[in-house]
Amino acid sequence: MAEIVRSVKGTRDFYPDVMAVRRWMFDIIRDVSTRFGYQEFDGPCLEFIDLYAAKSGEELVKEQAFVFSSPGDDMLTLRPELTPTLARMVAQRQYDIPLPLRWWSIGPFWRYENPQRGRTREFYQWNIDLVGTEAVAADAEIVAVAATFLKETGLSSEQVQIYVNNRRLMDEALSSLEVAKELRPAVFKVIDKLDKLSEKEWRAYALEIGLSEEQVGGLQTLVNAQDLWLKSDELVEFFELIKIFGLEDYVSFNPKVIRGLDYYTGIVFEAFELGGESRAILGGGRYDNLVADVGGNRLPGVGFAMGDVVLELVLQDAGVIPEKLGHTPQVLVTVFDEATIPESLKAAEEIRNAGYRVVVHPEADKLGKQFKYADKLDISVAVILGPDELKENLVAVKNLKTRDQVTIGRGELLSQIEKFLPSLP
RNA sequence: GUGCCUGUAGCUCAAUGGUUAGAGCGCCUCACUGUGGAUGAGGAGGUUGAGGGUUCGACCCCCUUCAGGCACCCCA
Repeated sequence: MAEIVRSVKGTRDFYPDVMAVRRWMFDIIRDVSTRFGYQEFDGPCLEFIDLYAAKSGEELVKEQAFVFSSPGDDMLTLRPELTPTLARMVAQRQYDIPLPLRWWSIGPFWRYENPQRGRTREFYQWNIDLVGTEAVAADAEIVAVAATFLKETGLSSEQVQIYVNNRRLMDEALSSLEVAKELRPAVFKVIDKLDKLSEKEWRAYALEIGLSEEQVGGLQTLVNAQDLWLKSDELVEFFELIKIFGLEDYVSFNPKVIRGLDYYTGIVFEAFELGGESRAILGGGRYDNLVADVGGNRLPGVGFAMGDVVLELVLQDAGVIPEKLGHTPQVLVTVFDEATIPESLKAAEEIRNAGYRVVVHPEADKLGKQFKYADKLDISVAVILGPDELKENLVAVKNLKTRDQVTIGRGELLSQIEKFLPSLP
């Protein structure tokens, strides 16, 4: 065998069984998004690097984006995230698009990371946004979309939880601790680190960025204040609404959730798996200045993003991915010999027109071989049209799962297949 | 971008520095010229990730490189 050119580091090959899982996940995403009235959109995978220079974090562009110069010497990048593209698209048509807009998208993104489990260089990301309103109802709706999605994958509220916080609330709390404004981004980082460090390490880290002993103590109290949300009118209203959605099991307040990105201004949330490795599945929040940052007028919005890689791992560990996925063929029409090929093709077409997934064996191999092939493809029904059957205008239909085989009149082919395959999955 | 661990058949793994690198599963053929998951017999499949070095001799030791995993970083 000649040497096979290897695949690019951090990319994945989607063989049919893997592709079927992706298809299944994406179908739920599409279903939930559109049922909430969101419209699908997409942008280009290639963008000028300038689009990301404006915002979206230095690190993301400088160290994690695939940047290259085109033959025409433009500095291009493979999109590392969608939000700037969304902001541009909205800004370009600000006065034509009915607001608030509800848009969703799923597509490939690239980041130059060190690949490991749950992290690749090429991944798919679901983005969904509600732009043009500051209403708390919008925050609640977006979180409801996320919760509904998780629920419909089969994950229970014991397996996954969406933790919600509010940056305005945290800002106020930090004010009462007399934390200087310049220090806040660093403090948010400290909060973010809480679960990753030991208490001792965490205290040292907090002191290191310039907090006093007193402030560290206050911060510690703060991040454990499970009732803190009662001080935020927004969050009180938010949780009222989540209850109306009937999703309160999936959503809870958590003062430790803060999010790394700078552009969040209000509510922030992250979905975590509870058991196992407590990985972050999706994350988002309210951003009120994003469109303004790319040169449009101020437009408030709320949304989230979810990567496919971690999601799939979580779903796999939770055991909620259905066994039978994909559209493997249901019926194999065998081919007895050269002379009967037309009859087999005719029968296949008939079954196909009835809505079943049908394959015809490409050559007149021994029947045993053809059956074996059907087994490997997990095909349930085989149709046999040999000289004996054809002579009497009959057809043999075999249920490969139960080993039942019947020989019937040629005209009863479809009704017999329907008996063996009662439902069309 | 940094550090650590691991790369042997399609898969899971064996093989003190010493003949021709083995096993299970899987795959192909046959027993089975009109019937598949069992059984038996046979067969194919390897530049031991790649390249270099040490050695009389390397899957084994050393260096480089590639890939995967783990941690950091960051995040989806």
